[in-house]
Formats: sequence, structure tokens, C-alpha cells
Amino acid sequence: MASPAIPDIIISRLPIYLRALTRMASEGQAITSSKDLGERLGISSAQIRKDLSHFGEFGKQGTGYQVAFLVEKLGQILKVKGEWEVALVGAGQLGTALARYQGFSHRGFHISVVFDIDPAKIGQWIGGYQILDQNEMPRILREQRIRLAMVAVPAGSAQAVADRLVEAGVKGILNYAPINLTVPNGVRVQYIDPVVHLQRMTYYL
Amino acid sequence: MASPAIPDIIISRLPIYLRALTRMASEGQAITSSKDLGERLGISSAQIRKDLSHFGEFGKQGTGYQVAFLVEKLGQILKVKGEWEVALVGAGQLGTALARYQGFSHRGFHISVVFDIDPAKIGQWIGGYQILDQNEMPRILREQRIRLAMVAVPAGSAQAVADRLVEAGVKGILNYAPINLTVPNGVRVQYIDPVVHLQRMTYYL
DNA sequence: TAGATTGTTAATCGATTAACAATC
DNA sequence: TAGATTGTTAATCGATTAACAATC
Repeated sequence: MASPAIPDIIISRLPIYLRALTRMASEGQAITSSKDLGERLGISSAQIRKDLSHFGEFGKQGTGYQVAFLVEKLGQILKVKGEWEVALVGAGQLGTALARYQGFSHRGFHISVVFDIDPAKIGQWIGGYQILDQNEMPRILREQRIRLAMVAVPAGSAQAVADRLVEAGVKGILNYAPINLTVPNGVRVQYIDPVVHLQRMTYYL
Repeated sequence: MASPAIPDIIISRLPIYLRALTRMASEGQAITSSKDLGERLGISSAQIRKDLSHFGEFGKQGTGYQVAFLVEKLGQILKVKGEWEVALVGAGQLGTALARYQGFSHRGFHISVVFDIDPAKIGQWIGGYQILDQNEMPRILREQRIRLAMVAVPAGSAQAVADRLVEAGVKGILNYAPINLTVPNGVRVQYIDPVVHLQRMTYYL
């Protein structure tokens, strides 16, 4: 009997828990509780316990959770114990900032290739990466079995890029282009659009 | 009698609708329907109609919605018809990319000031902005009545920056630092952390 | 032991969907 | 008119919360 699928909304909270717990660990905090973690995150303690209970029993009555142990477990659940290779498409302003960002490696990700379509950029170096020709992308992604990609191209080319990524076997796309992507079942897309986030706040002003 | 508060989950979808509709308009599409829009976004048509119905009747039976009219209405609802002034804190790699990003102005936002704490950066110019001393921030924000800010500083200083922003009257913070912020009621925070988004996908790989 | 906190159950709450009369 | 699509109601579905026995 297949275990029931875990709701996506629960999965989406786990990286937030992991981030907070990792910070606790770095601050020397050895033990936490659902109440403590919940207060930090603005989430109810019941929800945290319920979320975690889908994956096992990680705590101890009366005591709470070992921070290091929970970090370990969440890392396993999210499969970020090792390092995922990620392709970056688009070496413009934003792509360059992403290529230079130091925060990926300690949290389970590593940019392995950077692509652009502009002949003036191909061959140039940014953040330790030589920019490759986007036409080579399908071949290189297949060869390196890359399953994650970040898209930092103009909105007008994002869907075409996504189509080629999917063709090349990519299963997860982090899309920085301000446009919705259509992808087949089995492929996931996450969106980062600062304007959308800002607009989510102006309603309340 | 106060009208009942609109659930935040509905507000959070409106910018997505607006973005898709704006794109339709730019592609010359004059009319859409809840079915058409829903298919583009992977959302049910019923949900789109229900969401919009909280704010008025914007469509016509048998026909659908005028794209331009709906863009107008959503812009009003989200209060992004004019332009909001936004402060940017942190002029590092990411802050610089944000300062240079051209995509804010046509969607209701304008960066008016950029701050950093590093004496070597203060006074330098990036993307048309002269970097100001972060110590001047409270005074300048108050003077200019700025209510929105983007935080692109290291995680370790993000909470302190947020505290000062709140003190200075900021009501909405777009936080790029990979850490949860604690803010008083009445202040909103939105988070952008690429690693969180990537980790939300690796579970499924 | 007494106090604290877990994991889990049942109750509550809220969001989504299905369905359809109204009507363009 | 016939076909299409809205806005809305009621039903369904799913997520959150409250409560508590178990137990460290």
C-alpha cells in the first residue's frame, strides 16, 4: 500500500523550518520545541508538530527536539544532504548576481553551468563560470544529467527556454522571468518576481 | 457595517492575474475569460471568478472580461496605479542587481534611495543611485515618507535593519536575506530566498 | 515527582470546486 | 435564437487548531 502523498503545502514549509533550525544551530542552540520554533516563524506549534509527524517522530516529550538531529532529518527529507547541480540560463544583470551568489553551496546547491544566447557574452567569465552557448544547452544538460535550472532571461524568451529545459530532462525550474510558464506534469516551477511580492503588500497600505 | 476582510490568499493571487492580463494586453488580446486565464495560470476558472467577485462584477455573461478593464481594476485594487517609492538597503551583489533592474517602474514601483553601511561603498554610484549612509536611513525614510523597503543585506544584520525600517515608518519589507524577520502587527514581510524555492522542488526529484 | 512537550485525534475553520440561474 | 460565460450558492474538500493521553 502506497503511503498517502504529503500535501505540497507541508513540503513548502519544510525549507523554512530547516533554515530557522540551521540558524539556531549556528547560534549554538542545541534544543528547541515546537513552541519555540513556531514563535520564531509565526506559525502555531500544533502545525509544526503536525507537519513533522508526517515523516516520523523526531522529538521527545517534555524536552522537544535536538536541533542538529532535526536539521539532519529535514535535510534527508528534502534531499539536500548532498549537492544538486543547477544550470543557470541568462547571464544578464540578475544572472550574474546569481552566478556570484555565495549562499547556494552550503544549502545543497551548486551552479554547474551558465548559458546565454548573446554572442557577445558567450565565452566571457562571470563568478568563476565561462558563459556557454545556449544552443549547446540541451546536449550539456543531458550529458551532465542536470535536473534543476534557474531561468533569468527576459519574459519574452522564458517559455521557449523552459521548453528546451524540459526536453533536456530538467524537472525543476526556478523562474525569475515575470511570466507564467506552462510545463508538463512531473516538472515543477517555482517563481521569483519581486514585483509580485511588492504588489502583495501594497493592497494593505 | 464593515465589509469582511478579504482573505490574504486571494490578495496573493491578484498580482499573478494582473501580470498575466498585462501580458495578454501587450500581445494584443482584448478579451479573456475565466477559463482562458485559468488555463494560462493552472488555476480553475471557478476560483478566478470567485476571487474577482470579492471586488465587484467585472465581466459579462457570454463574453468574459475586457483585458484592459480588468488590468485597470486590479491595478486599483492593488493600489499600483501610481508609483510607490521603495528604499533599497544593501548595495552588494544582489542590491546592485536590484538597483539596476528595469522591471519595477512599469509595474508600480520606483527605488528612490539605496543604503549601505560599508564606508567604502557610501558615495559610490550604482544604476543611477548614489549609495547613502545607512545611519542616515531613519531620517531620510521619514522625510520622504517611504513605506516600502527591500532588504538585501547579510542574514546577520537583517533583523536589525528591519527594526530600524519599522521604526522609520516602513510598512512593507521585501526580504532577500535568508532569515525570518519578526515585525510588529501592521507591518508585512515578503520573503525571497532562492534556496527555499529550490528546496521545495528537490523533495519531488 | 511535577512540569513540560510530544504525537495524534477530533473538531473547527476556511478554501476550492461544482453546479446553475441569469443573461449577454 | 443558441451558445457561452458570468457571479453566486451550496457542497466538498482539505488544512489548521484545540485538546489531551502518553511520557520524558
